[in-house]
Amino acid sequence: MPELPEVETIRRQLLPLCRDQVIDAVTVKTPYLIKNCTAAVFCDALQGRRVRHLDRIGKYLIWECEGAYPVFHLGMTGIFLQDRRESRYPQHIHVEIGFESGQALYFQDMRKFGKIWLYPSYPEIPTLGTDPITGRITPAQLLSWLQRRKTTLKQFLMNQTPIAGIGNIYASEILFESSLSPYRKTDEVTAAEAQRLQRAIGRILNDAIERFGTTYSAYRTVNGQSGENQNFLKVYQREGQPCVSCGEAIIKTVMGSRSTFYCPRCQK
DNA sequence: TCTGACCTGCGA
DNA sequence: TCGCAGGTCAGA
Repeated sequence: MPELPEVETIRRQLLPLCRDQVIDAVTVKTPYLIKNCTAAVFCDALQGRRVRHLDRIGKYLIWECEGAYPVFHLGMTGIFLQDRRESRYPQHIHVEIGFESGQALYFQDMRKFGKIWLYPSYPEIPTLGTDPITGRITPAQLLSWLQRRKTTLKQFLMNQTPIAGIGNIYASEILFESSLSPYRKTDEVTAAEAQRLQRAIGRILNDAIERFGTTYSAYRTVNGQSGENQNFLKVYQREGQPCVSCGEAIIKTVMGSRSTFYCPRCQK
């Protein structure tokens, strides 16, 4: 599910709902989603804390409370809802955060691939690279990262260590936008191509944020609505349909056991 | 570097 | 009934 644009959409919508709110009670119904402490410790640690801010690095959502930093990774199907009645899968609401105001937020995750951690201070996530929206990635920096690796562009974009936040949908869309084949070897990319790729990363992700993310199945915004970006995808899930640029049929292939879509004529 | 496992719902 | 799905990680 949620890649960077979906997590950022959720962050932006959650922030006004929880900023400066004091947590009254936390209920955890699926304890194994919490990875570095027990559910009891998690709930106790958050009770009475005031939420100061929500931050995001890549696909990780970081709650900044006073003295406690719960971190959520939404996996494939994790979402936050402000109204339980908006849930299509109420049996999959795993965490409920109630505030002293009487309001509440609900973490739902149909496939339970989500993960939650609790930290006493702002967390360091060592395997996480630069966030392409909040961090600055120059074409020269990107070219340097590409030249140091021997992999394909698709797998480079999917790896969260150099750049954090790109997943399967946006990797295909970014490569189409930059006219680069998903099979291209990273160490063969030229400076001009790295510049195209750097611009495409920013454009594709920012456009998707403006459209509240991409909904295919479980992803919904905090108020339960679908995103809009699925209506603007140019290659993802368009196998056999004509390329919007040249008319050639879009190809679906599998790379690293993940579906990959590209135009064989436009992307070299 | 690659594959399978984790888990559930949906569509063919 | 089976294959597939937006992610990540352990193990081969």
